[in-house]
Amino acid sequence: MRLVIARCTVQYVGRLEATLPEATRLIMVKNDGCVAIHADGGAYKPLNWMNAPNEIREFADRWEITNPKDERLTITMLEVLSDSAHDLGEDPGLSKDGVESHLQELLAADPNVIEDGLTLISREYPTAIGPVDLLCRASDGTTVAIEIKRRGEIDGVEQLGRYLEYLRTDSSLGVLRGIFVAQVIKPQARTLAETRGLAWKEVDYDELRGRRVDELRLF
Amino acid sequence: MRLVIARCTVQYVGRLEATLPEATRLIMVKNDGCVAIHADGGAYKPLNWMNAPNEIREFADRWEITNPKDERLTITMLEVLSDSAHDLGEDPGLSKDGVESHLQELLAADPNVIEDGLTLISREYPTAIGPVDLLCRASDGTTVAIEIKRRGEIDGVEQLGRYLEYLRTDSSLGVLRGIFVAQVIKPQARTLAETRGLAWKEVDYDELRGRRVDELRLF
DNA sequence: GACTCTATCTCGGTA
DNA sequence: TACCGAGGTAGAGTC
Repeated sequence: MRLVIARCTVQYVGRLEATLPEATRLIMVKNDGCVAIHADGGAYKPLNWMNAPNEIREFADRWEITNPKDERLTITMLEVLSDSAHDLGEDPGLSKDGVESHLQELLAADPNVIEDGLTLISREYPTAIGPVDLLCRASDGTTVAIEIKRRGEIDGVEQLGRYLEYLRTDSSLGVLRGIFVAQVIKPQARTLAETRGLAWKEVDYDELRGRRVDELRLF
Repeated sequence: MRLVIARCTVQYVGRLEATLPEATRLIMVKNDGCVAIHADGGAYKPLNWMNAPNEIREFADRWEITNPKDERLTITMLEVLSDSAHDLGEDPGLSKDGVESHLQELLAADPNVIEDGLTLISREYPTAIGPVDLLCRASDGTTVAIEIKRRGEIDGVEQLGRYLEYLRTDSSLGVLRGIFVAQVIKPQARTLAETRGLAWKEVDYDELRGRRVDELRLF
């Protein structure tokens, strides 16, 4: 990784056009060739960047970075204050826990949390327009399509609506209902679900995880 | 801005939990207190980060970074290879061109580009479920709701559908139609628009901008 | 390659 | 502050 501190101006031409006036900034060049230009604030997102793959050409007064998609980043160097390189090696990478797939796993293991009496028919039930997160049988005999999100917003409700529209073309599934499930469901999404005739249910991730741990302890 | 190159392990506990095994990485601390941990690849996104505001406490063997939302980043320092600070000053910021608002501006100035005979009634026409990009009168007397996107995808069609659903509750608007406008409209979005009874139209941003420049030259 | 959906999304607007 | 929409979204997974 190469780190350059320089007074510079920057121009990007590609998916849009953007220019940065003269200031002192950090230019980070990673081993894979990607370039990021950082100011001294504003979270982790750089002011400007070029992702790999790209070609970097250094001239006396400027860097020209171009990629195969005809995007171009031009850094005009007015004064280089620092220029250093470091060998970091390969990174073993990040391991995560707590995302949507885990929530789906927990709910598949115990759909009763969503509605009493539900039993799982299928996870990731395939349709032509994408997989339905959970397909269940309810105690009243109806088939229930369930869409799970970490955060419940309007597009998730639309998604569930599309799935039901599609599933209803298959008469073998019988009477169909939909339930929108998330940790938190926004008011707009609730309203849309209700006007679309869909139920919604908020579930607590930590509680689910706790419940699962308890089960493992008991049995 | 402070730049530290160190062999370290990292743990994040907050919106999710994530751990990084031992490796050499760049730790970037910006003036506003935000911290980002970068590997030597993987575009501009850091492996782990904490946005401002937060509190950084340095111990002999580790850094503890906490924020008011009870998120916590722990960096265990195994070996510090480099540690430097640079005064960058305030950044004057980025100026952009070519985004949706500009496209909307150009089309509002000349709706004929979308359909011959259209005249503008309102930009950002307010409804309870959000503003309609453009509301126009057509030469056949109907009212036309227009949704503009830079890239035309399914959710944009759904959005236009919702607006029309809402607008049709207001009988004073007369007969309503919808047109979905974007620089490029994906096949799926076209199909959905057609099955929803909505028209669609691709427009060329560069051409529009050129046309506008020509007009300014002529008049 | 095209299309899908997620994201510790980030960022900017507004009520 | 929370909610909502756009993004040069990026990135991962699937077909």
